[in-house]
Amino acid sequence: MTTEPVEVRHKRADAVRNRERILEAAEAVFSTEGVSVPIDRVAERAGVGVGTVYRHFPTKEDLFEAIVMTRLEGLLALAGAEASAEFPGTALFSYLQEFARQASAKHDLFDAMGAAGIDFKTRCAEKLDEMKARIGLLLTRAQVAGAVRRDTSVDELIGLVVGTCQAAAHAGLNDDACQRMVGIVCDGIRVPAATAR
Amino acid sequence: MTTEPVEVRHKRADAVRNRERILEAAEAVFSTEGVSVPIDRVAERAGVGVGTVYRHFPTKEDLFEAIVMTRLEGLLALAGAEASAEFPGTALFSYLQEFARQASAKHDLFDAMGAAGIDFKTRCAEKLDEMKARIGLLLTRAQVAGAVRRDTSVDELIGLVVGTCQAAAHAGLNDDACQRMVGIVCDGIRVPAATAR
DNA sequence: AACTATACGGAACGCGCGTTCCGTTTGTCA
DNA sequence: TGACAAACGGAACGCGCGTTCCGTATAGTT
Repeated sequence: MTTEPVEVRHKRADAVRNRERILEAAEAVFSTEGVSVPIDRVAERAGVGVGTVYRHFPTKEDLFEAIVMTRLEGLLALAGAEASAEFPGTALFSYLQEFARQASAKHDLFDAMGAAGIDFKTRCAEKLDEMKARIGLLLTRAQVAGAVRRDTSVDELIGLVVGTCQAAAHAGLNDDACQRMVGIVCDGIRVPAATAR
Repeated sequence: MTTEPVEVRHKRADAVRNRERILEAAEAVFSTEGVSVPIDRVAERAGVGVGTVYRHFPTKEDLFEAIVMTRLEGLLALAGAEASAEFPGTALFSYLQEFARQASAKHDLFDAMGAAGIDFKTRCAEKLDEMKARIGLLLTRAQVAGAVRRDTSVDELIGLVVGTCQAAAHAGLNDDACQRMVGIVCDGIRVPAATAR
């Protein structure tokens, strides 16, 4: 074992500051405009030249990844928490609602979920798969509890929710409408005379 | 009344033939790849140069419009037919299913329904509004008949269905899955203990 | 067959955007 | 304060795609 070669290179103060600014700018811009926004916009908002953005993040994809990853982490943690909730049915439903809430606030999120034509999916693939697995767990638990129909797959469920949020965002519907729409999806997968929760 | 000044200009035979070929090619290419496909692809498939495409359709938007309009007509006619069906509930549901079926076969259709970043919406706006009105009628009838919840708006319903189809297409789900997903949406808007049809 | 309006093909242009390059500025350390 | 590596800014490049331009081919007419 050797001593770690960390911190062997001092980062210049302005470099550190700029990196932070770029991340903040990207977060803000991607949220409202989605991933398709030109890098120049991020640079402008950060008060920095494009060159600087590219020194910190060699590729647009890298920058996008940095932003989306943290969002996925949050959603992942929440899914983990819901997995041990008392009522599997309500756990799934409230998770989907929260998912929708976040996705409509952060446009980049559903760009990440597969809609953006960008092939960065490879990069986040791992997180995305993990995500799918956790939602699958919530779904299965809800099915076992008899709260949700058994003829529904995770892929379909995710498609339903993500597609709904995107359509809502694109049609300019407000967040309430989006929530109601996801509510409809939830009702659709419910077992008809469900007494179980 | 004057006699119509039609046919005063002879179209050359090859021009007529090419126009037809371009329309066929566009129909095929837009169906499978959506509107974002380069014009060159349409030209290539039609066995024609790009210049020729542009002489017949001054703008990509014009070509797109030509294709989508006829599709919308079909859907519009169907909506009209369903409006006088015996059971308003099943009329709405089967219409939505048919809509989904067509949309997943023809990618351009939901590009038209608002998702494509393209601002050609102005051109088809009239047809689109008419469409919305007719679906609204189906919805209202179903609600009056007690088959569908009253707290659902046309915009939300359309968003749900269109979003679902897009997500399904993007996720590579097959048509059956898409139908099932739309079925879930239909179940979601149904009134719980609906005996009415 | 000759002639001409019409139509054709595809090279070329403009623009937006991701990415790179390089001359200039600046933080850090002695 | 002087020197130098590190970082910066933004002009420039490459590429894809919509659109235009113009020299060439051809259908229709005489």
